[in-house]
Amino acid sequence: MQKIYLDCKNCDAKAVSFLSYCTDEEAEIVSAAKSCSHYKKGQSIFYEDNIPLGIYCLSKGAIKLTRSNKDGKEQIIRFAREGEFLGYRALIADEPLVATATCIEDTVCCFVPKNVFLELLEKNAQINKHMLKSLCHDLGIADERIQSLAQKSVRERLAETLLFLQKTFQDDKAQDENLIAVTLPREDIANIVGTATETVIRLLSEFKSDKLIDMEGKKIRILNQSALERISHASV
Amino acid sequence: MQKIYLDCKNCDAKAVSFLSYCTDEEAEIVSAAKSCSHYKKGQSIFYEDNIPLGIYCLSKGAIKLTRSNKDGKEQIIRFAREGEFLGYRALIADEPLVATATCIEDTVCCFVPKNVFLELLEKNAQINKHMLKSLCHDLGIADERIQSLAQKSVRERLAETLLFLQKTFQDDKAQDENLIAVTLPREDIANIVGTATETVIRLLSEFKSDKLIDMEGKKIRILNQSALERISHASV
DNA sequence: GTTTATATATGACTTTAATCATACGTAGTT
DNA sequence: AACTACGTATGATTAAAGTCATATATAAAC
Repeated sequence: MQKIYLDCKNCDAKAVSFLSYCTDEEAEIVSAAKSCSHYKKGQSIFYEDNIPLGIYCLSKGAIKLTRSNKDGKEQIIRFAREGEFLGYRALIADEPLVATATCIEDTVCCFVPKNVFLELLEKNAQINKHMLKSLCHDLGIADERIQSLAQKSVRERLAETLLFLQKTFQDDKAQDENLIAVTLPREDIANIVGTATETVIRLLSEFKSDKLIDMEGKKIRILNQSALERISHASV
Repeated sequence: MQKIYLDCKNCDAKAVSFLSYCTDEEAEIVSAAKSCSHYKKGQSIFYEDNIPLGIYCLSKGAIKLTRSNKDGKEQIIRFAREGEFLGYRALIADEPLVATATCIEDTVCCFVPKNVFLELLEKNAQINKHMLKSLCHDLGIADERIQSLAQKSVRERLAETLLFLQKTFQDDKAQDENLIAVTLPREDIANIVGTATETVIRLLSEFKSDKLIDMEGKKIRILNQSALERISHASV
């Protein structure tokens, strides 16, 4: 974890984050207060059950948010990419963190202390509004996820997950939008779907035999999107 | 669904809702704009996929929020009781409703039109703050729910659900805090847990044989709370 | 009170997915 | 190249939970 310098006003992540609602002065304040770090793939930015000390802004890379059970098996709750913020849920709710943030790629991430963020939230109505809306959206997503886990089969959820990963990690630069741009080990895919690693491997083999997907090295290519959508929505 | 009159300033639900952050004038405005209705057990207040026209305040009763799959099997996403609000998530996110609200008891519920609520949210910083915090809390709950559905067994989730129902429908007046104050059909319990009705019936029989619970008419009594907690947290 | 419908209960059976075991492939190390 | 570690793959077996069938209890309707 190596400290680097980044300027919020010129940060690439600004365009998609709440920083876009900041005045120049506000961005300056955040910039001065923040500290920026480089994390390697596999390193964690924060851990569940800890008290949040501030929020984290991903200026580059991608992370998974996970919760672990007693055997150490983890469940992936959601992902965050460039421009997204972490830790604000716990901070605003005034509760401990409910998830661990671990980098799935090399990541550059800025830490903004609690008081700076909360003051910004209080002073800037636009940011407040943006946060409120974004939280409402996320809660809707979580509700859909609850239904999916409760009512869909593993096969349906795996199809859903593949389509989700394709969409979420859509690479603007990439010419090939059918190739899932992120490389996750089978175990991580299992921890999204909520199943065993072997089951994922088996079902992916099936999907490949059925010409729904193809495996190219570590990457997965979607060959028949509409068929996957049909599987994903068979029951819900 | 019978129309009745209620005054927000003197409403019992005020103490626990965002109305407690209202000035008297604001409460007056809400009171004048709202329309209040009486719903019988089983009736629905709104339906998923519809566009929200305002928010709903439960001044009496209880509702379940559900999402249905293609076979009509419903998943209970959450409950709301006196003083709680419904529909604001979709309203703020500017999205269709993701769940259906159905009364599980006779209910009195007020409708507050969209513009009145949104204006209040904009004008009153305290209400805004309260909503923001409440949403963050709910999102944390949803995350825990996702892990539970993904990693716990049905048996573990049923134990968890019984404890949840006991806590959620804790009746202040009731002398007996071990009796689950709400009466839900086995099918509804199954739709919380995310399993089949028969499985719930079977497991409840087991719990009864094991002296963890007792069935008194339609109500369930918790006999051994710590044992249920142990079951509920066996893996997570 | 009798009929009808609905909820609860239990048994038999099937399906789905987890677990355990083992083999192979790939990448990094010495 | 041989060793090690880890991820992927596949088979065999077990366990968990779903489905189907049927019986009984409870509540609602006539």
